[in-house]
Amino acid sequence: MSRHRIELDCQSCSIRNNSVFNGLCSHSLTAINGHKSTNVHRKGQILFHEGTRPMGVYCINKGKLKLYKLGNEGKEQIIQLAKEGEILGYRSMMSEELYPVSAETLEECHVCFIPKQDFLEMLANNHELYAKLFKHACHELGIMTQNVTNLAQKTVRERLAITFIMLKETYGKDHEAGDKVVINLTREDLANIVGTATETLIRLLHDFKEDDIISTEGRKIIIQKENELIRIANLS
Amino acid sequence: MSRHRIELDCQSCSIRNNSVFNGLCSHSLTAINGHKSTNVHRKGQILFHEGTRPMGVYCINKGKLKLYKLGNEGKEQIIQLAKEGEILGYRSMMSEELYPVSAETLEECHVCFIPKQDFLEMLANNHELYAKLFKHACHELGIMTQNVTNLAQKTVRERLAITFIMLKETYGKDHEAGDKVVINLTREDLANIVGTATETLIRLLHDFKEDDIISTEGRKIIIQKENELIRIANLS
DNA sequence: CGTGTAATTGAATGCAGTCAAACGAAGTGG
DNA sequence: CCACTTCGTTTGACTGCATTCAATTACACG
Repeated sequence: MSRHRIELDCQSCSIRNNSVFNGLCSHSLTAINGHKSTNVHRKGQILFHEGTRPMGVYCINKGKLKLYKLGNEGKEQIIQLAKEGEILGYRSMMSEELYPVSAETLEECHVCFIPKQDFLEMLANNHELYAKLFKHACHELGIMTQNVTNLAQKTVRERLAITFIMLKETYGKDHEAGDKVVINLTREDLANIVGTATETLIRLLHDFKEDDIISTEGRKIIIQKENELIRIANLS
Repeated sequence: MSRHRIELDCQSCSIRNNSVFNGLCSHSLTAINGHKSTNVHRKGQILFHEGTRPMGVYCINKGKLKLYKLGNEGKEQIIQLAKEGEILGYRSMMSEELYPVSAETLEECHVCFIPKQDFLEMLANNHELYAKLFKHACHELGIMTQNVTNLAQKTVRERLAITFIMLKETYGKDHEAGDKVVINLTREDLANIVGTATETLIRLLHDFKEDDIISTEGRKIIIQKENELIRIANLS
């Protein structure tokens, strides 16, 4: 079977301390805990599809995902990467729209699902959580603003450097020591974050390796000279 | 003087019916009305600068503005156009961050300013307004997602067609009959919406005119064949 | 441990950016 | 009212970054 149930307890969930659910009152915790269900998703599975109606929110307990939108020729534009501690799907629920993106696991993921009605009830009883989500959405808008400007004005080379810096900051520190980016991204995924063709991305990787800015071990990428990346990124 | 005061009354403000303040209780209205100040801003004035701290929110009573972020070489990337009825500046206030963009008037504008403290108090007493703003922010995120995908995957030609369609839908219907886009945008502004060089934009305008898809009267642009634009836009 | 997917390299093309120059429009001050 | 200035628009020529197509090699994963 490609997906099965496990049991997780919100009260003792260690991930929760790094999430928007941090500091949630025990009353709300009990409420979620009673209504949520937890699933193990194997690599490559879709949590939700672009264009479908939100049925609830997803809380990532373990694993990483990509959120992408499909362009004309079926090319994925990766809008965001998500990891343990993040809540997915609440924005479309709040704006009462269809999902603008699809969410797909990049590795095995443990994900709790909270049905829409239960989540909304919890929100109604917990203004602090409501405010946190609002704040988070507004923060995301600032990031998207930067992304738009980068895509419109920066070269692919600059955007790749920016992507590496982002990947290291957000995904480099968790699992292993050093500056390895251990996230399981194919070259194509990487290209779809940067917003370029796979071949172009590979050529740039080659350039960066020649200059000893990065090195690679199969699919893994190790950042050797972050200050060089920062220089290439040409941040304003 | 480049800026002067006028008097407007929230209760009788006709713009309010098209805004997020629609349906606001008279108690809240009185509260805003007592704390707001209204200014006339001439064309080209800056309401707020990227990188500065939000001091309150701006409610557009009349006129149009551009919200832009500066890229490396000082090139503006226009993130959003705003017109009468829109509220600006609340997102950075909610996320407690510096403005990610600057807001500049494209023509003479009448703008009400509500100080941060007063606006927050009103929000605290009016959950419906709070919810509306949250919903609006989430909606904007979906739009930004589409923008990112377009910038990453579509050609300049396609993006220009999309921009025209957007301009017509959002700004074409208000002032004059027909499909004129009467918004006061320079060629450079238009290029900074599309995300291209001014010269490239001008060449594409020329192409579109040759094919009778648009015509121009000085700075004004008249859409002649919207279905052709839709075809060129190649929407998925 | 095979097999299909992913990664890589080469070659050719073209879209779009940059630089430069000329022209037009709008506003300013003498 | 006109000369002057400035800003915006347009066109031309050139360059190069990035895409696309094609073919081969490597490796991830069942």
